[in-house]
Amino acid sequence: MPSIKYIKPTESELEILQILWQKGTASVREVHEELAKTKEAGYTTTLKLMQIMHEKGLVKRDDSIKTHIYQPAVSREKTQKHLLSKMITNVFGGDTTQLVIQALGNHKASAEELEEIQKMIENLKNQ
Amino acid sequence: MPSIKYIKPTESELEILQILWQKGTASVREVHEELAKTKEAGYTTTLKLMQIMHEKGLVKRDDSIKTHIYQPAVSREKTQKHLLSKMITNVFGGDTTQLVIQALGNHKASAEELEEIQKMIENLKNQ
DNA sequence: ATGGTATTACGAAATTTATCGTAAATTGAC
DNA sequence: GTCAATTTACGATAAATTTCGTAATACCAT
Repeated sequence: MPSIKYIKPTESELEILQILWQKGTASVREVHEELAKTKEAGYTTTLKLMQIMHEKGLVKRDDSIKTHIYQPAVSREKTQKHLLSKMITNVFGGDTTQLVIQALGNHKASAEELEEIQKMIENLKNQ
Repeated sequence: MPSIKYIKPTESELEILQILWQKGTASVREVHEELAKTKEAGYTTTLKLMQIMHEKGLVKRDDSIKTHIYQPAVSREKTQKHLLSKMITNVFGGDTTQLVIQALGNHKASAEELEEIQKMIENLKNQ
């Protein structure tokens, strides 16, 4: 049974994963252009990051063609879950409710979103 | 107008802030003993971290006496707010609702906590 | 085929974080 | 006052992250 060690993406890696989750697949250049919209960095920096992510197993790639095509190898949901629970422990001292309250407080949620959350809470209460 | 740059605490620094937020004030040794409950590290490591945090302005200290007394210089709430909004952007692509749903889903909240959140949502809806 | 362009590979440097050993300073007990 | 114990100061090291320059490689147009 291979013990699977969770690899925590760095912040730069998360930026890249974010793009890959959204696009599904992308070349280094595509990712780089997307990154460039909000960040200043050279092309080879993005390339190197993605190569390292490949070594770590955070992304897969098709390198049968010249322009390698990358895709995420970790799911968005599992990654979110890991990082969220880490934050709850580390920053909120384990108090999930506090996190939820802060999140709702700092955010102008639409009525629809609030309804959605309310439904979820109702479900939780009836268990 | 001095542009105030937000200093992002590292993970180790957050562990220490967590303790200081809870205790209010503490010596290095007190913090270290508390850390030792969940972590293995030397006393001077804790000391050094706290000294660096002081340089960064994350903590204040009274060094008029031999055993310096530290206290947080950044508020728990503001720090939580910063890190939370960073996570929402970085990990949840800006979707706060998704974060709330994930948080509630992964957590066995008590009925009281759920009520509290419900009240909060009701307040938000009536604005 | 060959030259130009885009891409990847590689390695190195700079930065940040975490760790700890040792020296210096301070305090309290005697 | 002196000594022992505790604490802080300082510097060094190691590891992880980020960055980029240069070289090698592959592809395409001609």
